[in-house]
Amino acid sequence: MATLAEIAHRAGVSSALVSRVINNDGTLRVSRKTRENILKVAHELNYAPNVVAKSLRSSKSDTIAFVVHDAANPVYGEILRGAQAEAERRNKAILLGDSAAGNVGNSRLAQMIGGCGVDGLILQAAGIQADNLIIKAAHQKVPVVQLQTDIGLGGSLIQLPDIPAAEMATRHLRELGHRTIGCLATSEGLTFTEGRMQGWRNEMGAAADPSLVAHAAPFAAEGASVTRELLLRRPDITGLVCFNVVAAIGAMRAANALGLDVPQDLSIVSIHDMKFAGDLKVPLTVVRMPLAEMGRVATKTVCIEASEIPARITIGTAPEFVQRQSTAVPGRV
Amino acid sequence: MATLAEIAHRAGVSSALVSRVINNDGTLRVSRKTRENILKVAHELNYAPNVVAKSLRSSKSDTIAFVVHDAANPVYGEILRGAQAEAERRNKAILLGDSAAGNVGNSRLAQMIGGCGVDGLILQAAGIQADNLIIKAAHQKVPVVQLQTDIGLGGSLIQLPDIPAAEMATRHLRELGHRTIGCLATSEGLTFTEGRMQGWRNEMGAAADPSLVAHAAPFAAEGASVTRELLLRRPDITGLVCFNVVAAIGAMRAANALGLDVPQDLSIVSIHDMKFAGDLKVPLTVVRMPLAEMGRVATKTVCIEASEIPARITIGTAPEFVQRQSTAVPGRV
DNA sequence: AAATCGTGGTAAATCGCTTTACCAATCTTT
DNA sequence: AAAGATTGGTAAAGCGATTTACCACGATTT
Repeated sequence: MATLAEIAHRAGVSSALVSRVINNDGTLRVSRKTRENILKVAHELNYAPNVVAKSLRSSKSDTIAFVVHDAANPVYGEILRGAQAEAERRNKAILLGDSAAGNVGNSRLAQMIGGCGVDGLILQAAGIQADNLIIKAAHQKVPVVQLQTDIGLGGSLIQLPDIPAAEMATRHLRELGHRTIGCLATSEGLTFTEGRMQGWRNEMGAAADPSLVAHAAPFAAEGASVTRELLLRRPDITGLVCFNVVAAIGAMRAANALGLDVPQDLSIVSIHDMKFAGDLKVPLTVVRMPLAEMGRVATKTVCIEASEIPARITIGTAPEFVQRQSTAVPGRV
Repeated sequence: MATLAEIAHRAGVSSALVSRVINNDGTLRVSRKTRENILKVAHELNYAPNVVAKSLRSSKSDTIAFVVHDAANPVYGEILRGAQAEAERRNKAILLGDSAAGNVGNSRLAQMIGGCGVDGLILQAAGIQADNLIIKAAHQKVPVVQLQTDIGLGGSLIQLPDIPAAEMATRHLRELGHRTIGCLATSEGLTFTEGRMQGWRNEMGAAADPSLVAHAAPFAAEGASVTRELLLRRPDITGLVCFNVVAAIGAMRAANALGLDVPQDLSIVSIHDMKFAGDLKVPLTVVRMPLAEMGRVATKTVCIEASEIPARITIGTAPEFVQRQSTAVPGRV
C-alpha cells in the first residue's frame, strides 16, 4: 500500500508536504504545479491514508463501541439503528459487542476499550455483571454513555420517557374499564424498570397491589413462564402491562396456554413497538418508545467533549400509543 | 494512560525489557526480581497496551468489518450472531456497517477498510451497488468474503444450501397436493436467487411456468405488493414458495387483503426461519437455513491467510423443514 | 592469563502520519 | 544596497509498542 513517503519520493518532495497538501493545510503556501503533481501521484498510487497511523498520531480512533446484552432483541436493534445513523453523520465507525454472547471482558473489544482503540462506549447494560472486565476496562478511560439503566459507571445516563409510557399503557387499560391490572415488569433494580413501575403505580393508585407485579428478563420464554405464574396467582387479572415487547409475546403464549383468549379474557399492552407486532396472532397494542432517537442521542453524547457530558438525559419525544387488537373492554368480571 | 516507557522509567529499566516481559518473550533471560518488579509496576499503573500502536507496528488490527445491506432484517441478524460468536472465539472485534443506511462508501468504515483499519471484510451485498466506494476501498486491499451472492469482488463466496432448501419447500407443497405453485423470489440476478429458483424448477418440472415467478426485495411491503400482483395474474396459484421470510410476511398480508385464507386458499412456505414466526397470525411453515453457521464460517474464512481463502464454500449443514400452520392440502381446486 | 561463555539486560530502528519550527531563495521596499 | 517580506518548501520530533542486534560483566575453562 502506498504511503506518504512513497508519494513524496515519486513526486520529489518531502512527505511533510504531501501530508499538508492532502489534508488541505490552510497555512501552507505551495505552488499550483507542485500541489497538482502531488495529487496526481497520490491518485495514481491509489493512496488511502493509514487510519491506524493517523489514530496513533491523533489519539483518536473515530470509532465508538456499542455494547448491548442481547443483540437479537428487536428493541436493541432499533436503538442500534439510530446510533448507527448518527455515527454515519459524524463519520464514526461502530464496533459492536454483545455482552450476552460470552465473556466480553476478555475480548478484543475490551482490549480496544481499555487501550485507546475507541473514543467512547455506549452501553446497554441490563444483564451485564458489574464486575465484568469490560467495565473495568472502560472505567475512567473513555467517555461512557449508559442506556436506560445506571450501573454506576459514571458518565451519562440516557433515559426514555419511562414514567409517561407506563402511565399511558396503564391508563389505556383503565379507560377500557379494567381495574385489576397486572404488571409484567423487566428485571428488578434496573433504572427503567423502576421508572415504569412508578408509572404503573401512578395510574393504579390504591389498586397497585405488589402481588400484581412480576419480573421477567426480556425473553419470550421467560415472559411466558413468569406470566403463567402471575395469572395463576391472581386469576382476577383482566389486563396486563408488559415492559418489554418480547416478554409480551411470551405473555400471549402463556395466556393461550391457560386457555385464555386475548383480548377477550386478558388484555395485553406492551411498551415498545416491534416490526411485525401487527402480524402476530393477536396484533399487539403497544406504547411505542423513541428508540432510534435514543440511539442517535447516545452517539451524539458520547462524541462530545467528555467534560461536557451531562449526567442525565431524558429523551423528550413523547411515547406514542398504537392501538391494535390485544386490548379490549374486559369480558369477564 | 500508562505507557511502556512510563513503567520502564518507574521500574528503572528500558521499555524494551518491559515489553518483552509483558509479552512473555521466550527468548528473554531476566532475573526473577526484575520481572516481578516490572509486573508489579505495570499492575499498579493499571497498564493496558495501546492497541493502536500495536496495530501500527504489527500491521494488523484484529478487527473485521461486517457489512449488511439492511441490519434490521432478522435473517442478517442471525448471520451476524454467528459471525460475532466466531469473532469472539478468535479474539477479533466486529465493525458493523449497514449499506442501506446511507452512503457507506464515504464513511469512516470505508476509510478503515481502505486504510489498514480492518483485517478483513464480510459483505452481505444484496442491494449494494457495485460501484459503491466501499467496494473500491476493499478492492485488493483486504481479504473479502461475500455472503450469498457474488458481486465480483474477488475473494471468497459463501453459499447456503439454496437448491436443496428451495427443493424442500417446493416438494412439501407438492406432497400436499399443490400443483400450481408460485415463487416469490428475491431480487433477480443474485446468486442465491438463482440457486433457489433452480431448486423450485427442479421440483416443478414441466409445471415451472415463468409467469409463476415474481421478484421482491426482502421487505414486507414489497413482498405484499409483488404477491398481490402475482396472485391477480395467476389466481390459480394455491401454494407459494417465498425466498425470504420477511417477504413471506408481506405475502400473508397480501393474501389476507385479497380475502384469501392462509392456508385454506393459499399455502405459504418460506425459506429462513425467524424468531416469532410461530407467533404470527398464521404460524409460518419454513425451511430453516444454517444462518448462524454461515456467519461463523464467514469469520473463520476471512481470518485465514488471504492466499488460502477458497473461492467458494457451500455450507454443508442441510436445511431443516419446520412445519407450522401456513401450509395445508389445497382447499380450492 | 587469555579466551570463552552465560546472564541480564539495552539501544535504536521501525510502523505511517502530523506538526512545529525553521530556512533558502526571491522579491519589495526605503 | 541593505533590510524586510514573501514564496515555497524541509527537517525532525513525536505517537507507543516491538524487535533485532548488540554489549557489559562476572564466572568458567584452557
